Amino acid sequence: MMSDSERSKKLPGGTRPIPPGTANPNVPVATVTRLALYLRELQQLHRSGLQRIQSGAIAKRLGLNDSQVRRDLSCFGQFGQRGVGYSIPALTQAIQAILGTDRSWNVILIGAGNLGRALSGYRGFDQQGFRLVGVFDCVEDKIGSKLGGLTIQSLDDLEAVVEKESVELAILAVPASSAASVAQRLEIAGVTGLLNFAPVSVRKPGSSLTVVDVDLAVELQRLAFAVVNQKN
Amino acid sequence: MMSDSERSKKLPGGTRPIPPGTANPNVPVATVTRLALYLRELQQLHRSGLQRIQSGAIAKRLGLNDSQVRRDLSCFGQFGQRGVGYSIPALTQAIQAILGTDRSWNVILIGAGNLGRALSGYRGFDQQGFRLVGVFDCVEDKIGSKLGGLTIQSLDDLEAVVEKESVELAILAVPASSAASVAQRLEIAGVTGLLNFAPVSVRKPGSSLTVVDVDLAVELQRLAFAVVNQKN
DNA sequence: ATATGTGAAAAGTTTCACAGCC
DNA sequence: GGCTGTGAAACTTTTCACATAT
Repeated sequence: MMSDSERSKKLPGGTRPIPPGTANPNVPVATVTRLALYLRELQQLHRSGLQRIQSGAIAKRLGLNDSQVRRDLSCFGQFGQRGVGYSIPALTQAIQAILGTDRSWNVILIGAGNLGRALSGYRGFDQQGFRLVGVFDCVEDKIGSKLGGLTIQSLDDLEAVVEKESVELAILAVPASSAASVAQRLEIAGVTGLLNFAPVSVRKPGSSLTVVDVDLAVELQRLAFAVVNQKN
Repeated sequence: MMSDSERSKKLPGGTRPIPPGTANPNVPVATVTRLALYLRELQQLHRSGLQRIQSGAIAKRLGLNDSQVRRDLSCFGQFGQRGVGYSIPALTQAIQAILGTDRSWNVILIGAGNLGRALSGYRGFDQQGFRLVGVFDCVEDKIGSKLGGLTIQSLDDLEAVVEKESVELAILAVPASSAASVAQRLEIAGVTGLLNFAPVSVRKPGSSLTVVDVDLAVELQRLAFAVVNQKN
């Protein structure tokens, strides 16, 4: 691993990414979200045959400031060429490495209700390297039936599957009432990341489980506020 | 409407909310998201029979700082009693008024695919005052079939339904390729708010359409980054 | 004694503006 | 000329700390 002084030293020459995991510890949270959006735009640009892009063009597509795009990237290294711009394939690779999606992740889904079934079929996950390797529910009637290419399993089998498949991430789409207890089981089983769709906080003080929350009703409330207050 | 000086003047006495729409224009965006989370916690506390709560207790449940809770609320008025705390029913009402969810909103859904079907059945929307009054798709085979209590309609009928039902909000759950054109039609039809699940930016420079984006793959990427960088 | 509401300080984030390189 | 990378300034948000109220 690089020392801090080596990492921050200016070096002449071409693209110099900072190795993943050694990045500047002061990465704004908002930067990470934008990085994923940059990646999405880059992938779309690549599909339309483009090879090169400028910070200003990325910014414009997302309604951002051009220097914000450059600043976000500069947290992780130097990926562009002055006077030229960024290579779309190279920057795509670099952002995937930063986000940790330059490899595949094994993911399980807990909850085969309305939302769980939709999430199990969501193509966007697969496309970004997230492989669904198990679906669980605790309703007897659902267990054994198929969902996508997978058989819905009993929650009792959770720990065994997590170990066997080296599952690191879980998507939680269960009712609020059971979310906390399932989250605790996931943590004990060795899952390290949780995407929580249950409308309840499952964060615990000293927990090793990293949580990202998505509350669909909260998003609609944010929208209502923005509409009433004309924040657009 | 109140003048700025009247609004910021200190007044003695009890709970003094600032009327909705007249709030301090410098409300942090993050505050609005947290407000919706406070509301969620308050509703849960109310269900368990509690009548009163302190800023520190709300903060603890959500992993926040107590003074942040007070500061967030203070953008909109004075809702607590010193030495006592906040009345759960009164604060619930107040936050609903701030968010604009103290009345019901008519919402339509565009896209009856995997995700659209799940969203149409999501109980959390109804519970917060969002009424689904129409579902649209452009696939012939789906049109006419039932989804929840609604019949899937052709996109051709969009404008008529928006006008007839006074639809203000739309949920967009269509593929990236058609998102932009549908968003434009929604804006022209008179929809003012859009919850966008399509993995593409539908924001346009001078648009009157307020957009909130939810990209499920982006959320999973944020999680992967947080896990790799142990940000928990 | 206890908890809010809020000035002021601290911390964090965005934007400006320009040196440096293509 | 054009565009990146980045120090410094501007701005925003969070946290501290305490006067104020019950």
